[in-house]
Amino acid sequence: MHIYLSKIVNLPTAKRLPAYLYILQQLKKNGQKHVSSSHLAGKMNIEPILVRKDIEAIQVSGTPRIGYSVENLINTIESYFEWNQTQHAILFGVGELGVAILGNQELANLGLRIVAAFDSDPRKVNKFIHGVMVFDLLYLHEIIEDFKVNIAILCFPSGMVQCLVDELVSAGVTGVWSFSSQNLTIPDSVVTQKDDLTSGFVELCAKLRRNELVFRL
Amino acid sequence: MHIYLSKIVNLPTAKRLPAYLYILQQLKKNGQKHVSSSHLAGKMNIEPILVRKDIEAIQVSGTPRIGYSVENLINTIESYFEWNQTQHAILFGVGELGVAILGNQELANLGLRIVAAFDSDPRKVNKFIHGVMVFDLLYLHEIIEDFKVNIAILCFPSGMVQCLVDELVSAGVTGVWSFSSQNLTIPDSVVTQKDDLTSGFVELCAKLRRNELVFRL
DNA sequence: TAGATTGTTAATCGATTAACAATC
DNA sequence: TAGATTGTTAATCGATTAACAATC
Repeated sequence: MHIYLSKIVNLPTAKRLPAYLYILQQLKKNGQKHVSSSHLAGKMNIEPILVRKDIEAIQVSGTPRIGYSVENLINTIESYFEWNQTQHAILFGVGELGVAILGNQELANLGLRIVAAFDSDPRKVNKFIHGVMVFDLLYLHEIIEDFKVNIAILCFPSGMVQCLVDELVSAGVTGVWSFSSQNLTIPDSVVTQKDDLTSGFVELCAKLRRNELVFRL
Repeated sequence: MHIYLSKIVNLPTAKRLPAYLYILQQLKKNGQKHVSSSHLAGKMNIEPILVRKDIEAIQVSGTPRIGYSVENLINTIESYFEWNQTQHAILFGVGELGVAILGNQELANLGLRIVAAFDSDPRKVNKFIHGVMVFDLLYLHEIIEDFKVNIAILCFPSGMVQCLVDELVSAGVTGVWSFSSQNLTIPDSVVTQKDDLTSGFVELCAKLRRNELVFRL
């Protein structure tokens, strides 16, 4: 399918799209053909105008009095994220967190295929974990090429993260999803997503502190 | 120690504070007494004026030509997050992800103490995992009271999340850190931080898509 | 037609950045 | 004094919200 999106969707909008998708898929199950911006807004606790703006951004248009086509929205959002094709990823660090990610079904449902894992611990190498083979780093380049891997998932706490990332970038990986708390330097052409546990906790603490102060007033 | 912060720090600023803290702690190790906004900005790849605004927000003042007191900044940031006192938390769902969090040393270093875990699987109950006892849900209220727990960490994929959250809120928990992809409804007085794996992956995909479009121009 | 809903254009808001005066 | 750095005040920028005209 060829849906051509010339417009660049801003990040806050892009992050709301999956939430819309989830609601839309439920509506589709219930046989609903159309949906209004106010319905979506109600479900998401945001303003209808924001929904309309988001939908405008992905260049879907609706019909006054009737709303937007559920089918059309679903297809456009799915193709925006390229979730109609599977994404090949490799994972580094088969510790407890790495194993949890390898076994996560929801990620698989979104089209993420982890084609190989790597670990420096020889006791872990050459075994299957959640159906994924653990390799020695020696085979890195070979596997990236063979499987056309574009996403790397980093699940080891710290250490040589930057060296590995440089290697990955030179091998052609376009997205790095890091669970390490270390800061990474990467070229603009490569994308990172940092989801380490400490920054999540830090954000929680920040919100707690803010709330305390707000409610003290 | 009594550092009184009347000002409410905005979230983007609050999220940068730990990164400053990390740099400041390294400076302190090296015996540096003062630091300039431009030094911190350089390390973090942001503008010096933003650093000065952030420091203004936590109400630390500096000295022209000399900079800010490293010691003073460290103390103020640590006390802002209340990291000088430990935070008591309980964890729900001792699956692979839950175990990974129970064993995470970095979280412990930030003062997070997981005082108990809960799981509905009777085979997991009454065992220690990473030094933390797994309880049946029956003991929920008792443990929250006894340990003065204010943070709950949710590590099970989905299901009865909302019911549990309602229970936790009524028991007096003030922060919910959720790794479930389910949306939660909570009162304004309680804070949530949602760090489920799918939303991280979604954000990565969104950035990948944006980057593709930007570099295609 | 009437009325609900989209879609456009302008206003607002919060965060960042800029300019420059104050200060050691 | 001269110059580097803070701190204040204003400008900009991006995202959200508001107002209302267009449309089915």
